[in-house]
Amino acid sequence: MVSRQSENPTLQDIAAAAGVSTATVSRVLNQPASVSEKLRVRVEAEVVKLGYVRHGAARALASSRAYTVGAVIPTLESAIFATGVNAIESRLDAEGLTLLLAVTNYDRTHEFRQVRNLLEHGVDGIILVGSDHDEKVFDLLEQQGCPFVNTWTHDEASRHPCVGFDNVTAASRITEYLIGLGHIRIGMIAGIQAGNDRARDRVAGVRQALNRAGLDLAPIDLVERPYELAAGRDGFIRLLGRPPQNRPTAIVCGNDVLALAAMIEAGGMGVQVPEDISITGFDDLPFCEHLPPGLTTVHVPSRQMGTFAAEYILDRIAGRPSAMRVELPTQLMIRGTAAAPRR
Amino acid sequence: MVSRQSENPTLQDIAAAAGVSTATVSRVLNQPASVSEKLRVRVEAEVVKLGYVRHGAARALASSRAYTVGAVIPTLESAIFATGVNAIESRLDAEGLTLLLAVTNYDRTHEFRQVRNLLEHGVDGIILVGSDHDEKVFDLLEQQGCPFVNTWTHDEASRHPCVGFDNVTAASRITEYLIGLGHIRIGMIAGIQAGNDRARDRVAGVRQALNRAGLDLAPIDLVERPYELAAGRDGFIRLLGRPPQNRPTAIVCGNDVLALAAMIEAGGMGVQVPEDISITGFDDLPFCEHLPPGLTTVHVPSRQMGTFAAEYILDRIAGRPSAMRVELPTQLMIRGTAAAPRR
DNA sequence: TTGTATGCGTTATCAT
DNA sequence: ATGATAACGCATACAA
Repeated sequence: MVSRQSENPTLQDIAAAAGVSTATVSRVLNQPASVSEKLRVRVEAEVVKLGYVRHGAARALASSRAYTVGAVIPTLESAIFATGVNAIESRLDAEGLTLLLAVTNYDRTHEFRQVRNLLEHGVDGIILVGSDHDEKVFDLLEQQGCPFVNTWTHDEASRHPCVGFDNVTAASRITEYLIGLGHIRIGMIAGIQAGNDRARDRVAGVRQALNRAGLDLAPIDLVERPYELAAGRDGFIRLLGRPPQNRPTAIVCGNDVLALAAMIEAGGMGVQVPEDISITGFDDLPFCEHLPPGLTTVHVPSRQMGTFAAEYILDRIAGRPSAMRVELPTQLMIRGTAAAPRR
Repeated sequence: MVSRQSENPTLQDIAAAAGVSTATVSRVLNQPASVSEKLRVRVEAEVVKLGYVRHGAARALASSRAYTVGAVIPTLESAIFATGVNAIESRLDAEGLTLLLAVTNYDRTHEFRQVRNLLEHGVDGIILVGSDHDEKVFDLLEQQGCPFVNTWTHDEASRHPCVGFDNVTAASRITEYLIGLGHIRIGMIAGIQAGNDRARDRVAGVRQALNRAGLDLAPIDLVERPYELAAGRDGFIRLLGRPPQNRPTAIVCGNDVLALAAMIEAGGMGVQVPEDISITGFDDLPFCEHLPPGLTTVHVPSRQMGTFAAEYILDRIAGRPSAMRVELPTQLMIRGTAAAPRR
């Protein structure tokens, strides 16, 4: 196919039209302050007149900066990631950078290909989700000298930069809250743990809190389901479809979608929330505070995470000092779906 | 800042290491069939050995193809757009193209800047949402000869390509369904119409259906709210917080989020759905079928729209023939939130 | 402050 | 089938 931009004006055309050198035009575009008022005005006029549009590839080639940042996320179908990406895009956009988006569908192999692809596009930085990546991903990133940051996680032990929160601790806290309410048998509908460190950490957090209280997470009280309503409902049935004396009195869900599914299914089963069963979520999606009786959950600062991750990359690009790890606070949102067990 | 890729191997390095010309290496990478088995193997070995990563900017400059497509959407916070974008990304990814994402926040001026920015990045095509764009956007796109397509809309009258559905008709159909149920006073909680042709079309569709039945959409029965739960609840209060004999018996909502808000607020007000008030949504988000009594809504083929829009661009890029307009079917999803008025 | 000239890493044309 | 080489459009080091 014929070049899209071939007939369009180039720096040279502008230079010729304005009677200056290409260097001057370039300066007007990139460092206007370094050009005399007079020439600048003249050049800018030609830019508008001829409808000049920068040629990013040429610019990138000459400056070895693409003015783009890549984000590699599991999926956009999850509202919480969509929010995070939205925040990333906003922050980058404010700085004149553009976001390249790649989705992995929770597939590590695919993730490697995506990262490589973004690198080929010359992105100035890459934002990842989670810390559980193929070692080849990190190798490639480091070999290429491309700034990157893990998000949605905060791992002191990791040697890689991250901006996020501690999923283990957050899950522990909500579990402790339930324990404090008097629950001694707590079940969990977790997300799929394979290839998802956040899901694993949340299970670990629940388990640890339970163990610290001298309780445990019985295998029979733990089910693992995709983050979808139908799957969550099924998980709930699995945990609650047993004689009352053999049921947990509280269910910690791996995220709000699973929790909503549990609430819905409880309604269908005629099980009262929170009287018969306490339910908690994770993420604090918008519906949590609105859906009666209010979903008790953990607020995850997805927007802030996106903003900070973008800023980390921006700092690295600019050569500014940047914190290697930033931990953002989560917050336990106490609402109506969790209460003391009926006894 | 120092070039990221500067120390990394280039085509030349591979060529030297393999004892061939850069042309051959380029061929191995792009048209492997045109190179002899022997050389190809040797080159491929060096590519792996040296950890070669393509330099996209150079490639784009030389070939005037960036292997990227841009999408400009109002926001990712809306689940329905997130789904569409996810589909676009999948389809592009399958073809080896990468998605550049730009968000407008429903701001037309910002949209122009975003399109321009994507063009500067040399995208091979652009996917827009809706048909209501600044004329300058189309001018620019056409001047640049960049393939583009409107989505989420199907407008026979428009001279621009589109893949989507007719919002007017869809909104009419759900309204007619309510009329058929016996409702004669129908209200609406619409999205913000300014700068949003989909929102406007839905209002128009409701109004037209009503008029055709000899009814009308009284100004007092129409409220306009952002697509958010809190706003939707407020809108519902506005419509229902009146003496019973002065209320609509059915509320058409501009999307599912507003409808969910209405359902929630109805519950809070002690108004029964659908006995006291019928409620309908638009989009068919996943929760619609799960949340009792099931939200009657219009199914919007967001995934398919994303896929088709991507394919339209792919066809244009490849110089293949492509349908100028494609209309996708919507479907009325009849569930429990709408019923005959109590009378 | 402005201009000149080189090089960025590919692709693609033209020979061979 | 393979190689040599000229663009591609811009940024920037250096010169003026």
